[in-house]
Amino acid sequence: MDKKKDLADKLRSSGLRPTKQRLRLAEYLFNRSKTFHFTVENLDKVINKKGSDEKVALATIYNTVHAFEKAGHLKEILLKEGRSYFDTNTTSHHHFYDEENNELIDIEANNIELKKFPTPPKGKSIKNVNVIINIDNDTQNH
Amino acid sequence: MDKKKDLADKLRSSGLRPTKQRLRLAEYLFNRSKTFHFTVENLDKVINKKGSDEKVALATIYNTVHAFEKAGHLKEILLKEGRSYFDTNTTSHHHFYDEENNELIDIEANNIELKKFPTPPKGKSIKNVNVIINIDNDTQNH
DNA sequence: CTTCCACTTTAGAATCATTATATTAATTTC
DNA sequence: GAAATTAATATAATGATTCTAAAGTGGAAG
Repeated sequence: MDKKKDLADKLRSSGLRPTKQRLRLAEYLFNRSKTFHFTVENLDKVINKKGSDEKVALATIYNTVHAFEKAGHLKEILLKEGRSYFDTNTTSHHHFYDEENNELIDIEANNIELKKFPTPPKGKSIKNVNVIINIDNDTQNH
Repeated sequence: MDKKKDLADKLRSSGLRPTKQRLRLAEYLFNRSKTFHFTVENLDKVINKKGSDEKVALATIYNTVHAFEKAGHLKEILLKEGRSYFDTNTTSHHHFYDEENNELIDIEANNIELKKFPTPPKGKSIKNVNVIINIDNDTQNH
């Protein structure tokens, strides 16, 4: 659990002014032990739930999430069309995606190993590898 | 190269009436030896380029592409937010994605091998695996 | 070959997530 | 603390996609 001060430093060292809104979002996103997967809509709901002290504008949530991503504090996941998903786990890793429950489960990078790795085209090199394993309920007919 | 008749049969056996528009799109998409990667916008441009015999409505292109996808004749690829990509290669396979040139290159499924395959959660089984290898220009500084 | 009806196409409106804009407010710098 | 810079906000604009309602078409049945 980072203190407010630590979060502020984290932001400052990323070239981001530690504003009230950014601290609020940073606290929510980064002060947790487990990975958090979310959309901007999700985040907006929890941050601006009824009875919240002060609202954070939706545009600010978008700006902040993108700023955090650019700074390397969040990772974007391509899951389905029309909506961006983000992940507080910024280490190189992969995902199970359970479409049934719309749930993501992290897979540590070292739990997947690519063998017979194909050679990238000439003049190109691999930047990163992205694995999504779609999972389904077991079929009942056996 | 399928004949018109063969394409019509292909559509009929997928429960799709072989209309003029569907045949036109099917001919464009399926009568080719190499994989074709595209967005609806791309397809609209080539189908409705100036001087085309008859225009196909954008909504029809959307409808048709989705119908083809549902029938298993196209595959959707999640590449970047806000736009759907489709692939005429419906076999299980993966991709290099060259962000520089916005280009996709197929990788045959048997050229990638996942070792130390993680176990899916209880009650769930693997539906399909999706690998995207993002590539970049080689760095010039060496 | 004609009729009929479910399915399809179409143009345009509507929607949804996201981004831009213009103004106000808050931070940092001097 | 005042000036200069950056950020937050509400709202409008955007862009891809989907919806809608009306007109058209395919093909089965006669």
